[in-house]
Amino acid sequence: MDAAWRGGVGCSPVCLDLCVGLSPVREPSAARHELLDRPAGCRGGGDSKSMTNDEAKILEAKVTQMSEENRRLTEVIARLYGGQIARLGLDGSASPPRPVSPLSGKKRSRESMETANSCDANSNRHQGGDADHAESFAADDGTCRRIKVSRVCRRIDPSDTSLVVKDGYQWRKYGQKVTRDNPSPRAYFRCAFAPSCPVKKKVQRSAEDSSLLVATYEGEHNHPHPSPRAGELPAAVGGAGGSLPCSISINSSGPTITLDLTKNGGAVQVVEAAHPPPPPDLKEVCREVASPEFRTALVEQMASALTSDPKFTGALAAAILQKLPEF
DNA sequence: CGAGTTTGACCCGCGC
DNA sequence: GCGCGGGTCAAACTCG
Repeated sequence: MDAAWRGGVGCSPVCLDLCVGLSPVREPSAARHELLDRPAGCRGGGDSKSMTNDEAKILEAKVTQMSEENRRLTEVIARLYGGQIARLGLDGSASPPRPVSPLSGKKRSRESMETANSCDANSNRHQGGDADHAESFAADDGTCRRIKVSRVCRRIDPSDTSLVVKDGYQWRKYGQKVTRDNPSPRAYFRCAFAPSCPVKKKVQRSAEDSSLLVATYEGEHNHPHPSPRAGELPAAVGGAGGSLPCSISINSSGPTITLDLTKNGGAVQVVEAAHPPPPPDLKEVCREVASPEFRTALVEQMASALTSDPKFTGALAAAILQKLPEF
């Protein structure tokens, strides 16, 4: 996996969902999609208030800024969580015999049906930060054959035997199985909020760290989030407890990492996926605008935003603690 | 009594 | 062809 998703830094296959210290009112990635989806001459709505060249450059600079932010956050997360992700089996290259994607498994035909359902449902799924995220998956290749898979690592009390990851959705357990590579049982859940909702969830303790609960979400909800915090990716609802503010999503084209620091009002989301690269003109803009001075200022801004966030520092401390040898 | 959970049986794709 | 193993089903069970 590393090669696939870490390699996609820079301006190319990086999907930006980043808002560091910015107002969450306007969804940043939605703005990005406006930029990306419209021809340059049509930006600004196409009415009499059409965008001036300056405004266009400002927006392009913002795109570049977010691209840089995304790249750097990705590097940070790769450093912080790389080892942990690999241990959890997210690193496809590390464990080729057991592919992460369920599409590669034996239930392919069934999954593909669910994929179609989930794609139909994308439009009304999230009101918040991930709506564009999911939509971009569907739009990238123009088909509805992808199933979104995301993982959440949640730290729990080791004595807690319940395989419950609270994410605001209603789940109905339909099976439990002890798998070969992990003595802990794996629980299978379906979304019980809507009968037609195709989303499934698998929850299993980490083989290495019994205090780590790994929830794997497959598919996307075709109904609004039942909780007040609608719009959040269930995987990203780190919420209470010591869960890591990091979720990893994998669709058939590649993984996505979401760093959710929404508690402070500034949602920091790093979304990196092996998406097709942005249009060539955007890459050109990336090269031109991402000057060293700009990058330096950006690094400072990001460092400030991240280090001032208690959730980030807490997650960092947890990750460091995990790396420390036990005495 | 209905809804949710448990758990053994079954299905099915993959590797040998 | 056969065994393995993950995923699902469905009857039995539990609980409010």
